[in-house]
Parts: sequence; structure tokens; C-alpha cells
Amino acid sequence: MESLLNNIARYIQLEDDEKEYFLSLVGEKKVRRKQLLLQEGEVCHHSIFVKSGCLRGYTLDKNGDEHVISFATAGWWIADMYSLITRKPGQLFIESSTEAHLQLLTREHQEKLFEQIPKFERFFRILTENSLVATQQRIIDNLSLGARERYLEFIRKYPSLKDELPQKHIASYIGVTPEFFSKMMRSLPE
Amino acid sequence: MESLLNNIARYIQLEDDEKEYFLSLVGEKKVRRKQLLLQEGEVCHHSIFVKSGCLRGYTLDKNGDEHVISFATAGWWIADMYSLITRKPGQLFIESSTEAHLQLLTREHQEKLFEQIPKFERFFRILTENSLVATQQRIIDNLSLGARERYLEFIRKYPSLKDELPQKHIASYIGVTPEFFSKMMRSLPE
DNA sequence: TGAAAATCTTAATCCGGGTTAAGTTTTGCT
DNA sequence: AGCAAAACTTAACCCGGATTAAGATTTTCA
Repeated sequence: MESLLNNIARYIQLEDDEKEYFLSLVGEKKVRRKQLLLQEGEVCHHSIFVKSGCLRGYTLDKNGDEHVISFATAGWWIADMYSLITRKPGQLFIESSTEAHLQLLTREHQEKLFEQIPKFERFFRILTENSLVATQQRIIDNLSLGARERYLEFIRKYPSLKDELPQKHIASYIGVTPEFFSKMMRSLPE
Repeated sequence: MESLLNNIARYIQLEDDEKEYFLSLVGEKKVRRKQLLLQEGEVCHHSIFVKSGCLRGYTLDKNGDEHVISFATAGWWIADMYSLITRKPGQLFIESSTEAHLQLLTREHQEKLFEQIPKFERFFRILTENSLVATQQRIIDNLSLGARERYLEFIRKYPSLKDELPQKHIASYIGVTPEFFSKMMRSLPE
């Protein structure tokens, strides 16, 4: 359980009244597992902060197969960035993998924050930079590593998720079918 | 030939003295083709703006094969973001594909700008958001599309590069070998 | 301008991972 | 607790793209 204010305090320092104002713009939401928070074709209006639990972002390809784009565990943010910043319908689905406690910030309120408390512009600039680095690393891994090594990368990066998620979602994240994943696990010690 | 000030003016408005101050922090560089601007193991100190020409960012895997991570044509920025923000040695090579006219901004100067002219924090926040969206889309494409479709995506996105770069760099960008790329081209009209 | 280097092509063979189709657990729900 | 749905496994066969090894073409630059 990581609080939103703690998350922010990693990068910027807020006065008490700024914290209060910020929290006044944030919505709370509790969801059960397997709840759909965003669907393909919808405009994504919120950045979602995960206080507890785990969300999953995925797309559906033209054969109806899912491709997991990202997981967000406690302390992480998730959104359909394309849709959020263009305000156009996106292709991402966002669904809870577990029951989860969320905090929501609309893009509108986020932009209000940028105007009124420039420190937030810094906070989200840093968050976005970190996210970009992680995303680029994933492209490098996809281009340079085989499935087995991508899996080892995955458990190094998200050790807690290994036993908490259905294998097929992990398989999808690393880019293989559940059948192949199963075969691969047979040959991995442990 | 896209000027840096024009690039910035897309997202923020600067006063004349701010422009002047900004330009005083920016270095100019002209390079011939195939010049190495950054190597694996080095710390990346600069964000590079491409005024004219084309740069290419790539990694080398353990077999010595190149993987093109990004191209930067006129009007684009390029850097090893991981290294730039952590100040640790990175894995990216950056090399000119053509002769090129560049402008360089050190991370140090960039952070000075963030302090002194908060509008720059906004500018780079937006730039990073856009970059994140593009990078995520590439992951989606890599997971959902076959090589042929990824190539069609590539020429849709970078139509001008199709005839200006060695095929093997395009092959590497879309994630196939030059041999397979050549075979694939045979079967593509045009 | 000419020769070496780089790039591109072709073709045979190989392999990582996909597909299909069962069957077997495990989980969730009432 | 008990049953349906979801998740996982296995195995046979298939295919997109890799590898290897030539050779042909283009580019570079002395």
C-alpha cells in the first residue's frame, strides 16, 4: 500500500495547502478483480494511481488475441497515454487483475495542476521520463533477447508478480503463447 | 531544415531574452556521415536536436548484431534517455546516417533551464509524453503485427527514410535480418 | 577511374515459437 | 461441497523468419 502523497514526495516537496488542493482534485475508487476500467474505442480521461492491487493494460489484435502492454502494481500509474494526451479514442483496455484501491486524476485536473503548481509539471515530467526509459528498454529486450531471457528479465523486474498473475498474462507480456510458455517453464529450473 | 526555436514554439512561447538565453546554452555541431556521437559504456550528457540530416540510435547484442532503436530526422531529438537521466553509462550507440547539422543541450543546462524558465519543464514534459506514446505504439506493433505489416507501418510513419537509408538499417528497425527483408521486398508490390 | 568495401540478393536448410486439439488441474461461485 | 469455467499442460505438426554461404551490385574514396 503506497500512498499517492508519498509517491509524489519522491520527486517534489509540497506545502500542506498544496497537498490539500491536490487531494481535492483526486478521485478514489475501489474495484473487484476483473473489472474493466477502460475499453478500446473510449477516450481515456484519467491517470490511474494504484494504491493497492494490480491493473493490467492490454490491446486486442485483429484475431482477437490479447497483448499485455503493461502491469501497474502498488505505487505505479497507468493510463492510455495516447488517448489521454490526444483526447481521441484509444486502443487500450485497462482491467484489474486483483481487487484494487485506486486514485484517479483527470487530464483536465492534471493540466489545472500544471498551471497552478508548476512543481507538478516537474513531477509528471520525471514520471514520464522514467516510463520512457522502461519502455525503450523493453523494445531493446524484445529485439535482442529470446523468450526465455525475456522471461528472466520479467521476473527480475517484477519478482512479486510471478506468482500472483495467471501465467497467460505473463506469457502475453513477454510475447509468447500460453502453450509455448508452458513448454518453456518445463525446461526452466524451479 | 527545422530550427530549434521553431520546434520549441510549437509548444511554448518564449520572450526574446529567453530565446537568447536558451541559445546561449546550446552548442552547434556539424558531422559527416557515419560519425559516432555516442558509444556503449559512455555517459550520455546531451540531448541532440537534428537540424538537418539523420541520426540513428542502436544497441549491439551479445552476438555483435545491431538493433536500431530509433531514427532522428530533421526536427527530432535523440539521446540515450536512460544514461541521460541516471548519469550512468548507457548501452546506446548514436551515429549519423547522413551528414547532419546538430544542436546539443547538456542535461546540466537543461536542468538549469527547468529552474530558470519553467516553461521549459513544460516543453520537455510534452516532448517526453509524445515520445512515450510513439514508443508504446512500437511495442504494440511488435507484439501484434508480422514483419510485412511492421514494414508498412514504418513507411507510413517515415515515408522519406525509405529511400535514404540502407535497407539493413530499416530491416533492423522493424526487427528482421537483411536477408529476410530482401526476400520480403521481392513479394511486396513496388 | 578503378578497386576495395559495403550492401543487397538468392537459395538451401534450420529452428524458435505458433497452431490445433486434446486432456488435466485449479479456481470461483452458489 | 460441488460443479462450471478458467487456467494449464502435452504433443503433433506447421510456419515465419534466422542462418549460412555464395554471388551480384552499388558505393566509396584514394
